[in-house]
Amino acid sequence: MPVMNMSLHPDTAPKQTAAPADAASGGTAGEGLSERQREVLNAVLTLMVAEGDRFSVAAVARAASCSKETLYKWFGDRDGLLTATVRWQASKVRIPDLPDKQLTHDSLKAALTGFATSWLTVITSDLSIALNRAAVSHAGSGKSRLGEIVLTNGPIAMKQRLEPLFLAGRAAGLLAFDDVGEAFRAFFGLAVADTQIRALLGEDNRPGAREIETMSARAAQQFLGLYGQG
Amino acid sequence: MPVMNMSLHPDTAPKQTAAPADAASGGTAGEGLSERQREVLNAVLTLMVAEGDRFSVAAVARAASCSKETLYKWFGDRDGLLTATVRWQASKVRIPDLPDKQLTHDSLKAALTGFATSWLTVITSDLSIALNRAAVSHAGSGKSRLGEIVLTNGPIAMKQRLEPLFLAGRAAGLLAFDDVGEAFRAFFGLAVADTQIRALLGEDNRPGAREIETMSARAAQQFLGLYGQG
DNA sequence: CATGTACCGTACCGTACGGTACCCTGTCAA
DNA sequence: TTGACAGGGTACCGTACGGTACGGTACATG
Repeated sequence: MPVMNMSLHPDTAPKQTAAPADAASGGTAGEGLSERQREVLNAVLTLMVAEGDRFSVAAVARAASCSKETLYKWFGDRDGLLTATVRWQASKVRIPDLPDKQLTHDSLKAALTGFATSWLTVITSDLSIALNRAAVSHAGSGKSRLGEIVLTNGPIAMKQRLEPLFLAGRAAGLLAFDDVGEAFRAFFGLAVADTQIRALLGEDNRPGAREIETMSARAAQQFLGLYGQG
Repeated sequence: MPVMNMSLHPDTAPKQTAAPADAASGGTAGEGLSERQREVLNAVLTLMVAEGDRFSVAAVARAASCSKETLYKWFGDRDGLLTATVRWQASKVRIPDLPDKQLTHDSLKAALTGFATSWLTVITSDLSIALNRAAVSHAGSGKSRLGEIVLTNGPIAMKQRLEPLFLAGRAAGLLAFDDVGEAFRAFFGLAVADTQIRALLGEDNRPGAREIETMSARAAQQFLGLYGQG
């Protein structure tokens, strides 16, 4: 029978060689993972990039040089392994902090550009694409919370990070909007546009760093054109 | 050994009760499909909505009241069946034609709003989500052209349909842009924003017809704010 | 009526894979 | 030295499923 709890098994706390790193990530993520376990999850990530979520547990064991039995002991079942991997990777994604000092038009624009660049860089990476594909695949099947996890650490996290910036911009008289969610949607759309869905559908010519920079600057510019003040 | 040709087997041309319907769809789609075959593909669509692409060929045979042997005879293998289904559904999607008469600001805005509404309605439907999920899932694995098909009939088709409208708008002095692709990206982003990726990741509260109307009108308004002239 | 064809239903085969059991080695503590 | 234990390696089991074979039926055509 499958285990009851999701995420990581609480009753198996191995070596604990490294201290629990990132704590404030937005979700319970890589807290109780030993070094060895992180190696395993790294192997899973590599496999996912290489062949999506169509890897066998045996392949993971082979790639990570550990036994299947250990994998099942640590992660419960295949889905737990997948979930732990996605959680862990999601906890590693970092979005640039916004400057705490008083906003100016230029610093706001720079912050928006930086956000967009960071975001576009992430979502066009092989790793993110592989994870999003897996999450999308599993989102249909009730079981498995992959979609929820990626959603939380993806668009929702971006929204939560951006809203303070928008509110600060409005407070500083630089932006004008009624609904902050509407403003977020506009910025998200201008920045991402069809980039992500095309990448997910397998289009090969993804934007490079140079194009991402251009697209981000344009998105920030256009957003300010729509919601800018003065 | 598996059959050589993709798509539909050319050597099996059954009943052919109905005349080959839609011809100018943008891709070779539902030409040589008999009524019975369309019934089968309908069953596949229903199954895909219900359980993604995790259906067995036996389940298709059961749902369509036909034999597995016939399925393999018609479609070669499971992937051929899936591909034929996606092609067929894609060929059914219709995007509203744009008015041929002289554009005005209002008719342009209405056309843009109509486009956005049509598009948002499609991509938030259960069927489209199921198909996009399947295409995204298979896009990673080299094999299977599902991603390509959905891409062609999705964003790319939308782009090809919109560009004439944009060019007409520019010719009429209503729009100003240098790169029509850039203008498309902006409109796509403003219209779709995070709606599709959230739906694909399993978020349940998708926009209804009312919200779609609102979002579409706003997208058109904002697009005109960015690229409008006069 | 005889023959061929298209198709349904189902039994069957091979394989891949999730999950479990068992054995063995290295480590560490008493 | 000895025993407990974590964990690697591997054989094994059950099942699900892709794909094939075959028998039976309806129908069309000579």
